[in-house]
Amino acid sequence: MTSDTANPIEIDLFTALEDKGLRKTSARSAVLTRIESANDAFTAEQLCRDLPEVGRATVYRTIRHLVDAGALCKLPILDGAPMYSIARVEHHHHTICSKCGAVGEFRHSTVERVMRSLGKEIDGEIVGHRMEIFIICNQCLSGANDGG
Amino acid sequence: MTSDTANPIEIDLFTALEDKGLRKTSARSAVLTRIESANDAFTAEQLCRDLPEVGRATVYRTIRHLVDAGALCKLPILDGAPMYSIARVEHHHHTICSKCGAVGEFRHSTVERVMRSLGKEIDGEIVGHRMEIFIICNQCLSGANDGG
DNA sequence: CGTTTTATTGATACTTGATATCAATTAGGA
DNA sequence: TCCTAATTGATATCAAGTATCAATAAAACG
Repeated sequence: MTSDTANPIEIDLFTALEDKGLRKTSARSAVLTRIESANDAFTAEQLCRDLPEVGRATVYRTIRHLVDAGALCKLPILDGAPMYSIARVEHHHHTICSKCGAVGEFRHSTVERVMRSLGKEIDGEIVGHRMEIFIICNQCLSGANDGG
Repeated sequence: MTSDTANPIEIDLFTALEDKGLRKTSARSAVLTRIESANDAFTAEQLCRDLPEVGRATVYRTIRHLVDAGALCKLPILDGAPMYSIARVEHHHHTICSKCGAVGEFRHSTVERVMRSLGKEIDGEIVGHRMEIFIICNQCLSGANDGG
């Protein structure tokens, strides 16, 4: 929430693009800066609205690059647009508040263990998994969102 | 796979609509029949293509009714259109072949147990979860799909 | 620093998935 | 059969996202 420490994630996003041999432009910098400043997950359209000076196509392209580089997670959770969140943890899962839409991350070793034990029951070779936990977040539980 | 037994699922789909007070029309019957005959998951557009005699709007409406009634699962797995599969098991998860897109179902009690144990770690109240396992299905492993 | 090359941008048009509209039709009860 | 309300589906519209391509800007080179 506070911004009194240098954030290593910023470097990660820029590095992710550099590693792909992409140029550092002002449009991309604007997108990356906005992504960092979002502590919540966001949609592509949200970024477009927040960054009217950056073209829609560029916003979508930059997001695609970052997902491609593994720096962003794409969460196809809603009926409409998918959400994106910075991939802070190597392998993780997401919590999604059913009321306010806030997205969180967590790791749990048992989930990975379950995956391995499932191997026997499943008709093929497991190459990945995804899990989303739907919650009512503490903020919403405490009534912070009752006006909605 | 074979069709030598009466299929109780057919009744479920029709009953699902009846329970919502919806009329039995020929358009809806066509959609339900097509859904039953699909042993794989399908997209709305696939149904539209398979049923040119039924209007697009009706296909989408019928799918929405069935999802709403819990008779279909909506799987927002792909970049494009979500897929739907008949909900045969009360609570379950899905396997998705990364190569051919085939969707399967499974239940695993450990997954549910993990959910309960996660309650302590998670910043809110768990109200649901979803899990998808990405596989290469046996058919694809055996090379049945190499032409793609 | 200026020139050159090449990636990038972004307005626009388009594609796709899905919903709203609404006159014509049809189901199903009286 | 008739009546009424639900349903249909052609069409328009919306929303998310991509392709196009002339203009622009980054960075490599001298």
